[in-house]
Amino acid sequence: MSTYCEVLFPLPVFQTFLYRLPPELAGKVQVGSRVVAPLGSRKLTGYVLEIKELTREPEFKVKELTSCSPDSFRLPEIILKFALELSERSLTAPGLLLEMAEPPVSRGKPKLRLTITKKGLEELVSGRLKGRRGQIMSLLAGRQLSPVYIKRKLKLREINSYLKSLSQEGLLEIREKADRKKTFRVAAPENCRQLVLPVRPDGLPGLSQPLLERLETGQGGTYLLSGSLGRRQEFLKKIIDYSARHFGFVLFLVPDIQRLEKWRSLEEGLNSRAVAWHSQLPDKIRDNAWNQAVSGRARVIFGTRSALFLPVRPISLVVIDEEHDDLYYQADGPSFDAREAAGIRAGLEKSLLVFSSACPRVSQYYRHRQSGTLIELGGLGPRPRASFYQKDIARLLKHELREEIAPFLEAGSPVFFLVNRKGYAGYLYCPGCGHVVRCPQCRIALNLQKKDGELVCGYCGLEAPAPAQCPVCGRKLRPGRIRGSQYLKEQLQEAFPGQAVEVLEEGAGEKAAEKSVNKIKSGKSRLVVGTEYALRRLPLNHFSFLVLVNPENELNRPDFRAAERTMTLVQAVLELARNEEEFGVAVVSGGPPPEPVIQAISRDYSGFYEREIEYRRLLNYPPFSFLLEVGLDSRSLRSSGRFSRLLLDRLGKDFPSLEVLGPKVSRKTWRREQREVRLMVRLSSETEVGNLLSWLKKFRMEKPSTRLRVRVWQ
DNA sequence: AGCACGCCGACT
DNA sequence: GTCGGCGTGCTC
Repeated sequence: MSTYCEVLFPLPVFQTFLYRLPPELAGKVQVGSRVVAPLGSRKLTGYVLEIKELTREPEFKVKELTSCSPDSFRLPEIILKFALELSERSLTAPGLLLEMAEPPVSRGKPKLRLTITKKGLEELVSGRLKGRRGQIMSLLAGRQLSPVYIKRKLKLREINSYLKSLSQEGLLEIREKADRKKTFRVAAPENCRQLVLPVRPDGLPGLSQPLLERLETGQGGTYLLSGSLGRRQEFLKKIIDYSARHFGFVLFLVPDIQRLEKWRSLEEGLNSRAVAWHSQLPDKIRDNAWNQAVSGRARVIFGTRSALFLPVRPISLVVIDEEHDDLYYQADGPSFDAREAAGIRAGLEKSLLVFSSACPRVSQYYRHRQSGTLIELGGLGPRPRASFYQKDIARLLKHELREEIAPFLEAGSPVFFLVNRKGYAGYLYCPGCGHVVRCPQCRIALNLQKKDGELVCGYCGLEAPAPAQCPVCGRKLRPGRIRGSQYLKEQLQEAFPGQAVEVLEEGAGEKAAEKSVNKIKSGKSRLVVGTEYALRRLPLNHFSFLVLVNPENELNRPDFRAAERTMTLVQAVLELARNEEEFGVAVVSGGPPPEPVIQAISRDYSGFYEREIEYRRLLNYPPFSFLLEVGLDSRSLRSSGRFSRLLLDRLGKDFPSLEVLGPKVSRKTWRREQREVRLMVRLSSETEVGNLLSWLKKFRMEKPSTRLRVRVWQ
């Protein structure tokens, strides 16, 4: 009889690996310990999930654990549970999720440096090294390089096999770049619950009494807070202070790093100490934040989704601000919905979970209204003066709109234009026969880039020079009607000569964006054109006049949330307006202005909600059903296709009455050149969702080379 | 993920 | 004939 442990590695697999625990590690290794173990030909760091005695050696050969992390770092069991539960829900490998819980000192892989040896140099000069091996060695002649550099330079898919053989032959030396030693705290004390009789904050609405009770008794529970940013800030400040002082840590989540800015004033106004936590903190600040939080000196953590993995305990309150924001779901990396993850962590901790938004998701609003856990704070801000136009933007800028905007510019007030299309014009078309230049692969119209006259496919990224003549009838092609950001910029420069026009959209690069934002903040540029991306970067309460250019485009998307997305988009634009004074909004649309736009402008959330919930009910969309989105990709598109056929086949057998939409091949939203096979399934209950998820997990475990991405709409 | 292994075309 | 690029399967 000997002792074994199950170890979870940061690999995209769902299994654990069994190791024998050598006697010298017996006292040191516990559940949650960071350990090093041999796997294949490598040595990997993982976490111990379970320690057990076995009377009989298993059928497969079992290796021994190599070592235990010298700092004896351990993850609390609740974090292990959290990662495992989240993995069940998101079908993301639990080891990859656990990697997000790594303490700062162990983050990242060791940096490697390559040096050519004397022997290697001789071989290189002799000309016996050919092909990739030769290319690698000549790059290394006379300097030290990192493997990543060479990989990029030579555009290799894989470099380690070359390096391995070269170093085995003694032609190359691989050294680890030394990392400086850091100190950090490893154990989280649970010293937050105070015995002093807590005194409730005053000035909270009567509706919040049950919420306070649940907080005080540690029962947990979920609430939805709706209302203006100001009212929410005021409410949350009191709750956070109360909670952090008496009941434990507070996690305050925002959808992306930019949003933290918005809450800085609250952070500073708190009586409890707060720290920021996200994946892009500089090393020093990260170390400090970790120490502050884990020691309990800072009890409030403002952060992005990675903060959900901090090993602080107990957590009394989790706040999800801007809960409607789609950025809470990240398909990139270990994919999961941070709102769902927060639900799991809060459930395990029995902490209070508060969703907060000026414009909540329809499903969320519906559920909380039903269960009486909706707290409406109101105060939805001033209604702007709105003008609606059904004309071409270019013509409007010569007349009506020009006259509306000019006084603001003269007074030095900035004006914002929302467009939801990058580039110059949507497409190229033939005025004679109506032919539209489309992508040969995706069959959608190609996007015309003005600056180099190139056509780009917004779906697959294909680039092609713009043809001058129509391939069908030979006439000269013309740019199509949909107006993009660059087109608008030109029109604005024509309409307001001498005014600087700033375009803020994705893809310009971080430095360029920052430069633009600074010019806008300082008041140098007063005409701003931006896409949805701009809304995350622009200063709030800054603009006096807002123009929505063709907001109906958003509504025409093939998505059951199109109206909700339109509503939140317009809502986000309104937040850019200066609150204290009367401001103006102009809506430019092709047809009559879309209803969700009008409702957003008139701050009529409930009107919007009533309509939308009826539509969802009629068409059996969430919250009346569950939609499960499954993304499938493999090492090649061909094998993805094969797997998707197999998946559909088996789904049909095991769930004969399942309603499946798709599959279709679509581009990944985060990497345009990559694609995945995607399908949607409609389900009627939480149980069905659970069943299908575990079925999918079994499928995935049988086919380890497939990757499944799952998203639940509810 | 990352590594080994095995298959297939290109080039000494 | 063998080198190396690429697809597939496995790791306690």
